[in-house]
Amino acid sequence: MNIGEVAEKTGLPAKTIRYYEDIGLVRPLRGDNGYRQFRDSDAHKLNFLGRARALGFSIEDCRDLLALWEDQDRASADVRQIAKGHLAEIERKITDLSAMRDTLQGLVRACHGDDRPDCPILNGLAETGLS
Amino acid sequence: MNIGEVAEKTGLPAKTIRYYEDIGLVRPLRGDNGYRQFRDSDAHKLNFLGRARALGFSIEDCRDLLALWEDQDRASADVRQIAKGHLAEIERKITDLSAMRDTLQGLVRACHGDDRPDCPILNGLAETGLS
DNA sequence: CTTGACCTTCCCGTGACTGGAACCCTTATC
DNA sequence: GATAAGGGTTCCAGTCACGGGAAGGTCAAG
Repeated sequence: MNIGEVAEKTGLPAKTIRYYEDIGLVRPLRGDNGYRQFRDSDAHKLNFLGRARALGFSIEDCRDLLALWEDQDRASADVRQIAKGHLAEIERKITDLSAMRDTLQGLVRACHGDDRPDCPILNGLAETGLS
Repeated sequence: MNIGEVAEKTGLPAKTIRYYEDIGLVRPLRGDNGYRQFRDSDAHKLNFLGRARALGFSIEDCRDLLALWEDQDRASADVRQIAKGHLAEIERKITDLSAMRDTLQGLVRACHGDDRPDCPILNGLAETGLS
C-alpha cells in the first residue's frame, strides 16, 4: 500500500512516516514509480511506533523496543527495564509540573486581577536571591 | 558587572544570558573592551526571567510579563490572564502525563520481567486498530 | 487532454538553549 | 617583557521530532 493508506491506518502523518524511514525505523519497498510500498509488517511496525510514541517513549527507546519486539529470543526483563526507566522519567516530569502548578496557583489566587497595577504574581517572580 | 558575575548571582548560564540579549530580553551596556556591562537593573531582570522560566513560562510569555513588570500602569488582570493560561497548559500536561503513567504502570506491573520472551508490554504496544 | 489527488525530494524553521572553535582582554607570576 | 590562566567575544552547528512549503513526477477519472 501507498503512504497515504498506511498513514490513515496508523493515524501517523505521512511526513512522520517518511521521517521514520529516514532514520531507519522502517524500510518500505519501492515501486517502479518510486513510490514507497508498505507491507502489512511495515504497517504493524508503524502502529507499534505510534503507540510507543503516544506513551512518550523517545525515538531511541522506540528503536530499542522495536528491536526487542522483532527479536523472538528477547528477555522480557530488557523491555521492562526500558519501560521502567521511562516511567520514572514521566513521574519526574509530573512532580516538576505539579510543583510549578502549586506555586503558580498560589500566585494566581493571591492576585485580584483588576485594572490596578498591584500584582502578587509579578512580586513573586521578582523575589530576589540577589545581594 | 561582567557576565560571569551576573551569571553566578542569577544562577543562569552565561550562554543563556547572551541568548537573552540576542532575542532582546535584556540590553546590557558595553565596556571599551567589548565586554557586556550589567547594571543592577539588568541583574534583576535576569533574576525575574530565571524565575518565570523555572515556572515553565515560555520566552514569549516572559517577554510579556517583563513588559508588564516594567509598566507602572499595568493592570494586574493582564498578568493574571497570562498566568492562568499557563496554569491551564501545565494542568493539561499533567493530565496527559498521568494518563501515560497509568497505562505504562499497568503494562509494567503485568510484565514478569525475566529472561523469557513473553512480554505484556510489547503485546500492549502492538495492539492494533489496523484492519 | 486536462484536472486534481497523490506521490517524490529537498530545504528551512521550530524552542530554548548547549557545545565548541577561534580569537581577544586582563591579571598574576617568573 | 614573556607567558599562562582564566576571563571575555563572535559565530556556527547540533539538539528533538517532526511540520511547512516549494518544485516537480505519477496516476485515475472525466
